[in-house]
Amino acid sequence: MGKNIPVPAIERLSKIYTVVSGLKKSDKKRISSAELESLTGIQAHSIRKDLSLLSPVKSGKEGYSTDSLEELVSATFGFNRKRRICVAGLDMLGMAILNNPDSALSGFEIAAGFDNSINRMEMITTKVPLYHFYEIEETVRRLEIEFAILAVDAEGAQKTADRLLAGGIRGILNFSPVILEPKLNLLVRNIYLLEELRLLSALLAQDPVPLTRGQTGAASPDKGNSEQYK
Amino acid sequence: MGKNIPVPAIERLSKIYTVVSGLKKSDKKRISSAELESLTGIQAHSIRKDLSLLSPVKSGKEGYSTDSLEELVSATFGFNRKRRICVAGLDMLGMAILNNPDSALSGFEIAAGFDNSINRMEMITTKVPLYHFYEIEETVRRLEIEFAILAVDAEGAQKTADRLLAGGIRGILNFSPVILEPKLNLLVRNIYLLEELRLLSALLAQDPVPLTRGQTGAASPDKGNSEQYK
DNA sequence: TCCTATCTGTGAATTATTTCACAGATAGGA
DNA sequence: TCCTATCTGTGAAATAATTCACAGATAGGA
Ligand SMILES: NC(=O)c1ccc[n+]([C@@H]2O[C@H](COP(=O)([O-])OP(=O)(O)OC[C@H]3O[C@@H](n4cnc5c(N)ncnc54)[C@H](O)[C@@H]3O)[C@@H](O)[C@H]2O)c1
Ligand SMILES: NC(=O)c1ccc[n+]([C@@H]2O[C@H](COP(=O)([O-])OP(=O)(O)OC[C@H]3O[C@@H](n4cnc5c(N)ncnc54)[C@H](O)[C@@H]3O)[C@@H](O)[C@H]2O)c1
Repeated sequence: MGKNIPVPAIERLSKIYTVVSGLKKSDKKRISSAELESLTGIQAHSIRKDLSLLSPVKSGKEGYSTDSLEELVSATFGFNRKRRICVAGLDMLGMAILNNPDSALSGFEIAAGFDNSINRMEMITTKVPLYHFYEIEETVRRLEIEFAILAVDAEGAQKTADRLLAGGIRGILNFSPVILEPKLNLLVRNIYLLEELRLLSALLAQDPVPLTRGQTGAASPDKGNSEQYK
Repeated sequence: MGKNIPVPAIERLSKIYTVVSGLKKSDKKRISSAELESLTGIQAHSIRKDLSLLSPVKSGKEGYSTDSLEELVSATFGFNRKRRICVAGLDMLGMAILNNPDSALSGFEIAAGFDNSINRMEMITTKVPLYHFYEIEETVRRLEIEFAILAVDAEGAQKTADRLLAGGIRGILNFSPVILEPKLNLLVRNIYLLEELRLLSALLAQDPVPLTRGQTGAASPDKGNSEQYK
């Protein structure tokens, strides 16, 4: 179980999990690697290989059991346990995320929102409890919040990340256009809108356009070489 | 020039470009691969290797010239040409993006917004011209819009993508939680919030937590095997 | 001008990931 | 029960990406 699964495989397996758990609502009891390929775009080859890195799923002539497949990935990666998250920065982007219907984040619970503008917070109506920037550390610790969605402006990003980490946060989804200092014990995935657009440009400039290759997950595990952790 | 650069290298080079062009405002004229490493988290090794895939930059004992480095990447990937983009779906997320200051998207111009709710559009004040869903195809073609940011709800995602493509769009940044059908001549990068959170969970479940490895870019080039393009 | 310290550029070696191909397992029918 | 068609599971092979290590280039000082 604790075997080391390559990051690209983790990304694919998460996507497979998403698709399979979406499928479960329908009556589908079994699914083959070929069907999964057409739903996810991941090659059947890779799907079987990836699953073989986990403990065995219940399979047979008619493919995998959707139940046991979901259960297996879920257990391996801890998707069954509900995790508390928070949103830092409550301007338009942060509010859009805060107002997401719960169902859109199934498995996660938005337990707090943070901003440094009292005015702004007073104008907001939401059922998520809101706190000031100064209360980040204490609140994250008290509510045992594990992940943060960072949607503050560029100037505030690093110091907000520092506070979150001081409170014991384990991972950050960083929407701000800032490269956060790498820290030991902190996972960062960056969602850089401008970078994504540039990437589209760059891929378009390739010849041939590389449609046929590539990962499956999403943003970027933050790179860091062991020397520079602070 | 038209040599084929691996996708992970493209992702790194785009990030390097972002950092270097941010730097240029300051007086820095030259930068070494080691300095770039500490700014980007990408190892100096890789930076030099990646740059060696492009035509030569002006370098010397004191590292790369920031000007020629920026110029080189920019020319290779077409970052110098301004591209028109659009936003489809103007609820909270779409509006957050529409209201982004221009500077935040330098190199891109938001030339249109689309929604299928007339009511919603009448309430919006913005300098970006807005159009109805029905006008997508014609407008994309007329304004020569190259990329779209897709922020419609799940039900509308595929049909909106189809309209955009019919208008000749080249790439989509997909924020909706839907796996779009792969199409030839269409680049898709997905930004799946829930997936990202799951990935954080999954990475945390690894032992050791894989901080030291990983790409640099951001979201996911959509996988597709050549058979299934429609 | 020559020497030296610094930093790049890049083949070669290493490591990681994907793809292949086929043996084995299963379900369903004869 | 046995046979067959289907689909998984997984080592081995192929491919891709990263890291290494060092030759060569440059700037600045003696
Ligand atoms: N809000 C978030 O935090 C968040 C984060 C990540 C992703 N997303 C996804 O982004 C999308 C947008 O989310 P949202 O929070 O802005 O709210 P939403 O999903 O309610 O917004 C949908 C908007 O798209 C419009 N729309 C629907 N069908 C359309 C069509 N065919 N053509 C044009 N417009 C159409 C609707 O009128 C509405 O304005 C959703 O798919 C959501 O799942 C949201
Ligand atoms: N709007 C977009 O389309 C978009 C897309 C991708 C990324 N981003 C990035 O996401 C971030 C949020 O963007 P936005 O459009 O919501 O507007 P914004 O950048 O104006 O919002 C910043 C919010 O963070 C708050 N803030 C600032 N410093 C803080 C601190 N130290 N602690 C807590 N809160 C703090 C501010 O009060 C404000 O509410 C920005 O970094 C932006 O670049 C925006």
